[in-house]
Amino acid sequence: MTDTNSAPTETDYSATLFLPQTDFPMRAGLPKREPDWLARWEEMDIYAMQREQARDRPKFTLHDGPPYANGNIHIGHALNKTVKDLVSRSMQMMGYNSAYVPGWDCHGLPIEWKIEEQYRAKGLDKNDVPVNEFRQECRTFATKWVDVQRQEFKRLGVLGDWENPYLTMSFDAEATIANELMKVATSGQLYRGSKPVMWSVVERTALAEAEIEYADIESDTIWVKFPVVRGHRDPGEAYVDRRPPTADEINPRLVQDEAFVVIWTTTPWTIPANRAISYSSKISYGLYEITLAPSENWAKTGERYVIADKLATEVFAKAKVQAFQRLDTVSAEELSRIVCAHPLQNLGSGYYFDVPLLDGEHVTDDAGTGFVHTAPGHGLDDFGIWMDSARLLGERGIDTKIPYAVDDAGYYTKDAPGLEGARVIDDSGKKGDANDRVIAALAVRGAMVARGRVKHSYPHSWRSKKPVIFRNTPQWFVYMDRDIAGKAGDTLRSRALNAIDATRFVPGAGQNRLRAMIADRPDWVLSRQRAWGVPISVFVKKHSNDILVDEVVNHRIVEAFAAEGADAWFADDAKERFLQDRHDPADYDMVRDILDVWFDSGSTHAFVLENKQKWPDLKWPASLYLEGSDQHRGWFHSSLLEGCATRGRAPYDAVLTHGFTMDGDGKKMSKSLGNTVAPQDIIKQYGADILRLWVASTDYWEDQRLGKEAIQTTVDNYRKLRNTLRWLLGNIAHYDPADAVGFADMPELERLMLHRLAQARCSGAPGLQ
RNA sequence: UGGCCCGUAGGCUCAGGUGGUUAGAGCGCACGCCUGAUAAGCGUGAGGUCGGUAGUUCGAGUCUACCCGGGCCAACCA
Repeated sequence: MTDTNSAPTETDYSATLFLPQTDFPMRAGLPKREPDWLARWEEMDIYAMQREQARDRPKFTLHDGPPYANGNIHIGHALNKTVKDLVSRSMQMMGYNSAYVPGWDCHGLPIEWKIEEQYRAKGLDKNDVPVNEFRQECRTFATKWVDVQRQEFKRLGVLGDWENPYLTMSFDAEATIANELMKVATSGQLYRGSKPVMWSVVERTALAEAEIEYADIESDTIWVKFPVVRGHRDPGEAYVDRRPPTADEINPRLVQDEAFVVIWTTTPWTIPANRAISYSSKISYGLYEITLAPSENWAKTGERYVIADKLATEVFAKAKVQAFQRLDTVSAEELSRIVCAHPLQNLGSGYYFDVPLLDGEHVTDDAGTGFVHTAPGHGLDDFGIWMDSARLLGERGIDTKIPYAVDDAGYYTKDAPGLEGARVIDDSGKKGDANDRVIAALAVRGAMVARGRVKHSYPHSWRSKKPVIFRNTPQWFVYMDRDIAGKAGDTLRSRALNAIDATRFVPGAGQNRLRAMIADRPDWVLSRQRAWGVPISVFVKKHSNDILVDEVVNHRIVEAFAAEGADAWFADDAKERFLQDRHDPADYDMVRDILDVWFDSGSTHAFVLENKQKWPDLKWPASLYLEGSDQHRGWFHSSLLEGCATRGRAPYDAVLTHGFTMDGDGKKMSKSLGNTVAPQDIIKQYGADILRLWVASTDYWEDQRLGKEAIQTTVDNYRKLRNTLRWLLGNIAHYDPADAVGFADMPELERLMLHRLAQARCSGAPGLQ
C-alpha cells in the first residue's frame, strides 16, 4: 500500500452526506461592510417603503426627544437612539405603522456660548452686533451639528425620516412655539413676577450657574442691630415703638427689655432690601447686656442684644465691648413671635415695615451672630425661605413683594429709599459707594454694632472675571395653582397630576418620580434674558402687568414667524408692524426675553405630531416617549405641563425611561476622568451591530456598565449568534420541500422543540409593548 | 442636604412571585475531548452566604430601620 495508489481508491464520502453548506461567512467584517449595507438600504429607501406598506395599519408613534445640536454624539445618545430603533422596528414588524421622525433641540445657552467664544477670539463683543446677526450665527452653528449628528445616528443603523427631521429652530416650529405661548397667555396662565438671578453688572446680563466661578475677594462686613418692637405700627410712627404690648398683642418681654437682634453680613448693600431675619431652632440663643463699653462706641453700655450663645464672646470682641453679662435664655418659640423694625427706618421716608423672624435650615452658629440678615431679592437661601413663608407672612399682614432694590447697572432704585443712585458695583467691576452710604446711614441711626473686612470666596463672571451680584429681576411665570378659565380646582398642577395617573410608565417608578416633582414644583419660570431662542411674543400695557390679548395681533405674529422665523420679533419695526391699526405702539412694551428652551422642546408634540402636512404618519398624542431618566425633570416634565396647559392632557400615552451608561467600574463617564467610551470608536473597531447587540442585551431600565470586558463579551456573543445562524443556513442548504414532514408525523422530541419555539415567540412580543 | 433608583459567583451580564431544606443561568476561566461547521464544535469543573450593621421571625437574599457605595434629579447645563 503506497501513497500514490491509496487516494483514488478511497470513497469520497463527502459527496454522499448533507454536509453543512453556505456562503454565509463565519467572519462578519462589520466595520467594513456595514456602510455598504446602509448605502443599499438608503438607495432602496426602506423607510419610505415601510410607510407605503403600512399606510392602512394602526399608527404607533414613538416621538423622538430632541438631542441638543451641539457636538458629536456620545454613548448616551447611542443607547437612546438604539433602544428607540429597536422599539420602532419591532412595532412595525408587529403590525403597526411605526413612523420615526427624529428631531433636534437647537436654541439655548450652550450654542450662544460657542458663538460668543468665537466673537471673543475675534475681539468682538456680542452687544455690538445686531441681535439678528448673532442669532443667524447660532442658527448656522446648530445646522452644522444637526448634520454631523444625523450622519452619526444613521451610521448606528437607526431607521427614520432622516431627510425630513424636525428642528426647534425651523420657522414653522418657531411659529408654533410662539403660538403655544400665546395660548398660555390668552388663557390667563402667564404672569409677570420676580425672581433673583445671578447678575453681572459689568456685562448687564443674567448668568447661569455654569457661567459662575468663585474667587477670593475682600468684603466689608458689618454687624447690625435690629430693634425688637411691638409690630403692626402705622407708617410714620416713632422710630422704635416700645410701648408695652396691649392685651391683644402677643409681643413678648423682649420689647420691654428693649432688646436688639444682631445680624452679621458681608454685603452691607443688601440691607435696604432686608425683609426678615433668619434664625435656627437648633441653636441656643441668649439675651446679653453690655456692662462696660467705651463711651463713643457704637455698642453702648446698657444695651441688650440677642445673640447665639456660641458666638456672643466673639461678637462683643468685634464690638469692642469690655464687659457683658448673660441675662436670660431666649427660646426659638419666642423668636418666632417677635418682630423687629428695619434699622434704616425713616431714611428717605421709607422702611416702615415689620421685619419678621423666620426659622431657617440654612442658619448656623459657625460664624456671625446666629442670625442671618435676609434679603429675599439678593440671596438664594433668602429667596427660598421668604417664598416658603409667604403665605404665613401674608396672614400676618406683611407685604411679601420682593423689592427691586438694584437695577441692571448696579444702581439703587426707588425701592431703596434715601439711597437712590448709590452704586453697588461700577462698570469696571469695582465696588461702588453703596456699602459706605448704607454704613453711614446705619451709623447715624445708631444701628451699627461693629464693622470689619473679611476675605472670602465670592462668585465672579466666567467671562469678565468681575464680581457678580444676586439681584431680583422681573420674570415671566406660568401659574401652577390658578384656576384655568375660571373652573374651580382646574389648575395646571391638578391637570398634570391627573395626566400622570392616566399615563403608563415603564418602569413604574417613573410615575412616582414625576408625580412628586409636579406636586412640589413652584411656578414655571419661562423667561430668559438671552438672545438665541423663541421670544416671549407678548405685549404688555405700559405701567401695568396687563398682557395684550388680541387674536389679530397674535395671528400676525404667528404668520410672520412662519414666514421669516422668530427673528421677526427682533426686527427694528416689529412693534409697529404687529400692533398697527389695532393699538397705539406707544402704550405697549414689547417683551424682549426669550423662552426657556424647555418650553421649545415641551412643544414638539404641537409642531411635529399635529403637523399632518409634513408627517402624515404620526399621531397625537404620541404612543410613547422614550428617554433617559434625567428627562423626568426635563422633556417628560415640560411636555406634560405644556400639553396640560394648552390641551388638558399629556401629549403621550406612555413613558419609558432607561438608565445611564457607566464605565466598566460602574462610575459615571466624564471627559475629565478620561473613562468615556465613544460610540464612534466601537463602530470603527467592531461595528455598529456590536453596539446594538450590547444595547439589546443590556437591561436598559437601570444604569449599565460599558467597559472593555462588556464589549468583549458582546463580541463573543455576536460570534456565537453568527455561527449558530451559519450552521442553520448550512443545514438547510440541501432542504427539499418534498421531504417535509407533517407535524403529526414528527417524533415527540421534535414536536416538543417546535412547541417551545412557539412559546418563546409569544413570551417575547408582549414585553415590547 | 432633599426626592427617586440601584448594589446576588475570585472577572462580566443577569434569574431568584406572597420569607422555608445543599442560592441558579450564560459569558469568561481551568481541565479534557473532537479535528470534513475548524480564527469553529462538545464535555467536565472550580468559583458566591447574597453591600454593611441592627432588628422582626422557629426561619431572611427575600420584611423593617439605619449605615456604606453608585446613579439621576434638585440651578438660565441638556
